Amino acid sequence: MEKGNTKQEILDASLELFSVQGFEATSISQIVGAVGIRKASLYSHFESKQAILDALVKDVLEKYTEHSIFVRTKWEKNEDNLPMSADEAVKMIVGQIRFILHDPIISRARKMLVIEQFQNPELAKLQTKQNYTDVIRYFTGLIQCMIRKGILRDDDPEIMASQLCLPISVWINLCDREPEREAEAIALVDKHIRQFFRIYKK
Amino acid sequence: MEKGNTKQEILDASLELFSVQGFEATSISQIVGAVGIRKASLYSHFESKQAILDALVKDVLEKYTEHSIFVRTKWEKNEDNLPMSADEAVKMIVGQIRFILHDPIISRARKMLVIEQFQNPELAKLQTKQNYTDVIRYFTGLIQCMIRKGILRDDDPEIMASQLCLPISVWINLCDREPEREAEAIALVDKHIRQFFRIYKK
DNA sequence: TTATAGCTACCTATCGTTAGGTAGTCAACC
DNA sequence: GGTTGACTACCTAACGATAGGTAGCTATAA
Repeated sequence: MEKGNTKQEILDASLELFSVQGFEATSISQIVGAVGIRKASLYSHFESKQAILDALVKDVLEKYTEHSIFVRTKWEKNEDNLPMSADEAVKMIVGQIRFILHDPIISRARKMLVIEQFQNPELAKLQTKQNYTDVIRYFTGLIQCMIRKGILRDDDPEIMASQLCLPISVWINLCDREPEREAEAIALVDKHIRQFFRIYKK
Repeated sequence: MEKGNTKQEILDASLELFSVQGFEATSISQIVGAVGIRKASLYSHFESKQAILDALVKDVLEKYTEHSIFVRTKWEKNEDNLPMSADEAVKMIVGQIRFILHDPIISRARKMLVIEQFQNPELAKLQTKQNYTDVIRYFTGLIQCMIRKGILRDDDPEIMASQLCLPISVWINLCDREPEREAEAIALVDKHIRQFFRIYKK
């Protein structure tokens, strides 16, 4: 008898399948096939297919609120490692992009939210919060700090944050869809951030 | 016996269901239930479920190449109705956004591509072309014209097009996911375009 | 007359789920 | 120390429901 890792294996396999096919289109048979157990054994760990999704959402949510820099960092109280130049901003943002593109849990969770956003209202809200609201709020705070320090010119910081982040969101989605275009997307991100700093320079 | 509109009704109902649930998660029973015929009758019009998707893709593709301004318009040869001010650009873009948000076929096709992009390579390519490549190409041409006319300052036109369009793509997706936020999204688009013209003004 | 578009009835395969059973683990009790 | 019972993780087998799809009939329009 194995230890308590079967439950986690079920969650991992489910997230991998849900992130490509979606929840409804994925069958219990596919999940147990990936894990290497029989169908009935899955029900020792989860009482239903829905319970797997619920557990996944809970896990992802916990991991997100624990580790996401977009939730943790408050620039107002932590101005020490504020990026001061385009170079520093590129380095910071590209590093973050590479991480969230390749972290298996984060990237699969992101794709699953994309697939389920029109079907599941709960996941729609989560999608908006994680991949829009929290990111915009984070960069709005960062930009406000940079305006206050005289690095950027004074303009609507929320619009500036949108202009900085949202193109990057689209390029991340492009990489999720066509991973072979990552280098091209990163190059666009680089040029975009430098141009952003150039035009908003004080 | 009805005329030749049952086939179209099947396509319409299928697109409506596929655009929320996805292709695999939608059953033939749901489709024929929406149309009001029996399951076997559907097979008088389409030889399989896959054939419905294929016909939809073909139809959507034809409608798109026929009607999309992003395919038709070439600014180099048609500079007469080039937007000359932020006001004109806002009017043109917001009008276009409202149209593609509410046209039932366009909006459902767009959502279906979002749902199927990680599962179906053919639809992934279509998604990139229709909602990224063609739009960027169109606005790159428009911006090049405006630079040439001295309306905008000289900078990388593709990055400028990305900075103008891609935030709007994200707001359109937000409206698809949470339609009640359309007014808020349109207000952001308005502020964004005006700020874009302000910072890139010559 | 013939093609078309609908129907009823049915096919096999798979769906999510459950019943019931079998080993192995662990702590409590005699 | 050995027995007992609760518990866990897995199993085979089966459940009713539904999946996509087909055979073959009927009614109507051309």
